[in-house]
Amino acid sequence: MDIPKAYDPKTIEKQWYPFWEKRNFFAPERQTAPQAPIFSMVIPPPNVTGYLHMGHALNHTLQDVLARWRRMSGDRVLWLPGTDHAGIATQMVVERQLAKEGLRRQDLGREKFVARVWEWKEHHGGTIQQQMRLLGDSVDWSRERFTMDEGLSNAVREVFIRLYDEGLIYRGEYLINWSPGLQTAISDLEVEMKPVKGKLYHIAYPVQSDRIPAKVEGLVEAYAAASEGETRSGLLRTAAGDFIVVVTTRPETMLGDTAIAINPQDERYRQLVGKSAVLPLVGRRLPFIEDPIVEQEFGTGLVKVTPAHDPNDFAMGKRHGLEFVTVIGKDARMTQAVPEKYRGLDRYEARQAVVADLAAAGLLLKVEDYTHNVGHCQRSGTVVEPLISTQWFVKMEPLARPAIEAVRQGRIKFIPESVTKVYYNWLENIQDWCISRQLWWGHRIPAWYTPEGEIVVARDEAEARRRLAASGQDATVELRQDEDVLDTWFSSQLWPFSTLGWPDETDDLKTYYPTSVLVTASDIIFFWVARMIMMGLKFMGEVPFRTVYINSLVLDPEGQKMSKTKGNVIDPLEVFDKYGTDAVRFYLISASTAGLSFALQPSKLESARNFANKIWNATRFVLLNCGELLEANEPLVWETELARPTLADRWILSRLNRVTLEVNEALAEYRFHEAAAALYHFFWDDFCDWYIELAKPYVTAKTEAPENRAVKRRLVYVLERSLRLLHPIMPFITEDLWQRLPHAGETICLAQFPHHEAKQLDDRAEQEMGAMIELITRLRHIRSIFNIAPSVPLQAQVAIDNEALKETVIHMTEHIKRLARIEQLHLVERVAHGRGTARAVLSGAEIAVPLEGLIDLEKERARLERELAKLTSEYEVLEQRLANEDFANRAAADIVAQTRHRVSVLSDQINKLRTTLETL
RNA sequence: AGGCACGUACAGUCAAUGGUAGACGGCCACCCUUACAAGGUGGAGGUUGUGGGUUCGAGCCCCACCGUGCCUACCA
Repeated sequence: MDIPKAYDPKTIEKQWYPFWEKRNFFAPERQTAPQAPIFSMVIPPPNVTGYLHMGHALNHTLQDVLARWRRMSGDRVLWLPGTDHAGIATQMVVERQLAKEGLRRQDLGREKFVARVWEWKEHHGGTIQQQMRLLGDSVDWSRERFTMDEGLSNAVREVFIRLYDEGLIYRGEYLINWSPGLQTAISDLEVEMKPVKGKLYHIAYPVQSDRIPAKVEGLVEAYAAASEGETRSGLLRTAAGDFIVVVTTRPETMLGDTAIAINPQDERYRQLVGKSAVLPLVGRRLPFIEDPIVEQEFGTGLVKVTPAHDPNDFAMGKRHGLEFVTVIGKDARMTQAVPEKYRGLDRYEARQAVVADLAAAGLLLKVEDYTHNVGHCQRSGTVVEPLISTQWFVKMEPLARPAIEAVRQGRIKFIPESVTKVYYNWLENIQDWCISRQLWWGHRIPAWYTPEGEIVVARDEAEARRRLAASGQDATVELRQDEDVLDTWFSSQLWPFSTLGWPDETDDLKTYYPTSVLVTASDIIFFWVARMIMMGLKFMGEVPFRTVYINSLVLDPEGQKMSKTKGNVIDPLEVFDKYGTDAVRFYLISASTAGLSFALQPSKLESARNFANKIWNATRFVLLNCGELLEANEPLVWETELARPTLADRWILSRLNRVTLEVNEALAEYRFHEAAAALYHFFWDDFCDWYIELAKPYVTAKTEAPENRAVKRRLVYVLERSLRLLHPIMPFITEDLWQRLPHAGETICLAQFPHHEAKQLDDRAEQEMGAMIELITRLRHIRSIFNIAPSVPLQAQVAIDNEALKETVIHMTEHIKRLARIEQLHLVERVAHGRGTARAVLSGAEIAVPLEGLIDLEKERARLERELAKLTSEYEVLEQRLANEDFANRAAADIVAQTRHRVSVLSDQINKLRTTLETL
């Protein structure tokens, strides 16, 4: 048989993906049974600029396991791949490329720049797709989509127009998050709050004063005095007049203050209502307003209100009809609205200048260290500037309501369930979504403006004109399209149906929507999952998926989150290279639990690799020894004709069926790691360590006896089924080995996934085999304990009460002798009690191994006493439990029976051990 | 600040429908036994963060506390 001695993942992993892809095994049309259930998934589209990272590797492996498992189980499986145009990320990549040529995107102009991005995409945009092939993703490449495809772009325009016509999309001037780094508005979700060490500045504003002196003396001391004791107050009465003290982390924004707010309940400042303060450095009059949002306990309970640069202040500004003075521009520099000396200063320079001037004027009363959360732009890292700007928004509340309802009704299930609460919490407090971006790469907003500034939303300019005409207006005017593009997530949220052809009612859409399950990471639950649910319900009238499985976060070996800035990112391709892709897949599946993070662990990767090696070598053993069987390519059925199945045969068949049941159940409930663990132990412990070992004498025998042939056929049968069970997790190695075995069909990908047969589950065989394993293990133990070399021949006596068990031992004598390395096995009524005899008491059997001269009596006594102590303590616990009337009355009957049985076994063992010790 | 997780053997990584706590790695001892030293055999090691409660019975359910993560949030 031609099978390389060493398992080399690289060579076998290279050849199979092209084979699968060329023959189109992953197209759902491969499944021709008309009644086949549908199983569909859409891949979370990676950024077109992206590289496969560890998170993808896990996310894709989970999906691939499901896809392969369902496909083999007979479902018509569609797993649809694709990529996201990733507006900002992609634009930045190309801009960086331009920068190397000394160009900015503005130098090219919009049209040329966008063409350049497309060009980049054609040449460099396919990286992740190639990496997905390396990982083994069984996606249908013929249906690959891109969020800027013609079809998907069409869907985007359609959705925009429908939402606009319904009033769910609107344009308006509001306080938005501005990224000075990217020069665009961003959504709330794209703002990352990070603690920043800053200062808390206490600043005095004069109250109702006509003129502010150049320098006020003594305020600092007055404030220090006022800050003490019970009567803390931010109202200072001095010879120079009354002052109030406000507290801020951003003194530069004071230039845009237009009011001072106090809590209506705050008795300290009642007297101020109706009066006004004067803004230092500027001179503007600031009315005192009352607003419950002000917390009395914080600072002085007096809040400077900057409606144009703070979300709360903006809201107060709206409530109280305040003036909105924009003092910081989109370039993060001070605007013309501030006193001349500050104009054009960067916001942080302005802060220094303002602080210095306030100090000089005697109005800076106190500066404290203060760590607070500051919004950062997720992409560029710059500090976000809240400012007022005209943007497009989606009104979310009406869309959120049905999305909450759908989950409440159980039409969508989250795994783990705990994310449901997070989901509700976000949707119940949802804010409108700013969707316009001042970028060039993306879906351009389908809105046109007439010279009068009227908005016409339409699919294209021609339709815009028709719409104008329809409303009785001049359709020949010059129309200017909105310059902005949409947030990338606007198109991704349509992914589950836009990829299937929507708004056309295609066959794919009818067949595969809603999808079966979405596997994704927790960081995009709001960005993506929630919005897909809203859009699916809105435009398809049905949820986009039945189940959402949140996969783990993969941490570095130290348990730290991987990040580029930390430099601890592990490239999955390097890990594939080191351990083999199948091993990495197996590892990821066994290590991950829904919703929880785990640290990448080299030792476990190694053990996964060893497992793959084990599979390889077990197959190698079978191939080397069952060659003639393979050439005959006989059908693989469980052999019962040639020879009656032995205990070992019945046992392995039972184990195989049990693990089949476990794997199917575990996968159906998304308990991936349990499926992996069950397979690992079955294959290694049961099949390799016991069944193959037991089969060796038959398989390596020179004679062509029927029982030899039978065992070989059973070996191949179990192995072939095992490979099928393992295939979804380890696709490459299983395909490679399966092709070498007798098999039906072109590929293991389309071979049937085993299902268990209840009648082949054989509890008795498993119990009896368990007893054999115990017996052999205990005999080996004795040799090991007394440090006896394997070359020294040993005799053993076995005494068994149970007749059936005795039969089994007789039957398996030769196996026991070989596996326990015993020369002679004597079945006796009572085992010898000689002084030089090692003894062991099993459940239901007693063994003795004469070890004249080899045994250390004291050591043996100590060992047996330890054993006795262990058994006795267990016995006592269980005895006590049985003695408890409540236990007998209330516990389940089978538990009580089980306990009784265990107690009787224990008591028997204990008695025998005592005897043994006495006779020692 | 609120919400959600997690805390189990060696400072390692993680399992265990409420019914006598396991795996992997590491460690110790012995073996190159004709598929595999990426292997085989045997072994040591845990009062499951702390304190209560529910239960015949709790690692698992409830409460509080301590510790660690993650998410959300308008504390100037």
